[in-house]
Amino acid sequence: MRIATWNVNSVVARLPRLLDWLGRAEPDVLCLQEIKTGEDTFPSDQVGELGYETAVHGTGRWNGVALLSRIGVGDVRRGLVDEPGYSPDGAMFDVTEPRAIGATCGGVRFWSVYVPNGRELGHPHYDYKLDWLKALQSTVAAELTERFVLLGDFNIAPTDEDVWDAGAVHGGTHVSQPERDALARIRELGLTDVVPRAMKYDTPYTYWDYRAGMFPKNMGMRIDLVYASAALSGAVRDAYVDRDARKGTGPSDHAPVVVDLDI
DNA sequence: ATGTCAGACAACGTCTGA
Repeated sequence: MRIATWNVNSVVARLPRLLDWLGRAEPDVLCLQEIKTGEDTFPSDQVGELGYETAVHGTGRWNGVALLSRIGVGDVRRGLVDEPGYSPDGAMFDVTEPRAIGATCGGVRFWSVYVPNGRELGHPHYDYKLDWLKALQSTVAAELTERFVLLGDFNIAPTDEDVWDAGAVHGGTHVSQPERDALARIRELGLTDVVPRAMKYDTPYTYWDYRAGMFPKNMGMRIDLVYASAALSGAVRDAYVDRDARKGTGPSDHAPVVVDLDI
């Protein structure tokens, strides 16, 4: 089974590249983040022509997650257990955002997640990020099965090895200890970080900012992660970052992570 | 020097978020 995760930064803007990539990489299941559109406007027909069923959790302009599967989609669940919401500046109520979707495909339980960015240390969005990670932990604890995988854009670099310069990360998020501790607590439930091999530079980064030539200079981060149960991590045959998908005209700022499993 | 994107709104530029 070939599984993958990719923050596409708008599935509509990325559709030609997504279709091209599906045709070349041929994943059985692809988890998407930042689809930036709703279920009604998701290009289900176009990916359907390539044999993929879809499960979508999106509300429009921001965020949004989905799963594409050519081995079936069942038991779809949108949102986390006790998922916190976020209050934008001046808003009186928290709004729950579409950042997590679970589904069972080919006997494996998948969760595609887009962890809040956090913006900067001390910002309300940072507290939201930590609260959201607690809800993710609760959800994993409730859902964990023998064949389970949590994958997506975590907006956290697990170690300093996963960042070109931990001191240069804007706002200090993505590398702070509370975020890394929250991630460790999720791993401690029984998940393993499937670290992909790099295609270049020996640094399996998955994200490079669009600005300032960060990609050609390889100033990136490994923030798109695959957390697999023991049964699945023991079945990993290969794992890599498809760095080529970040090249050329009109890429996402993230590259896909692909994992091949002997199941 | 946050140097680039994407989407929404009401344009034909400006804002927000990443």
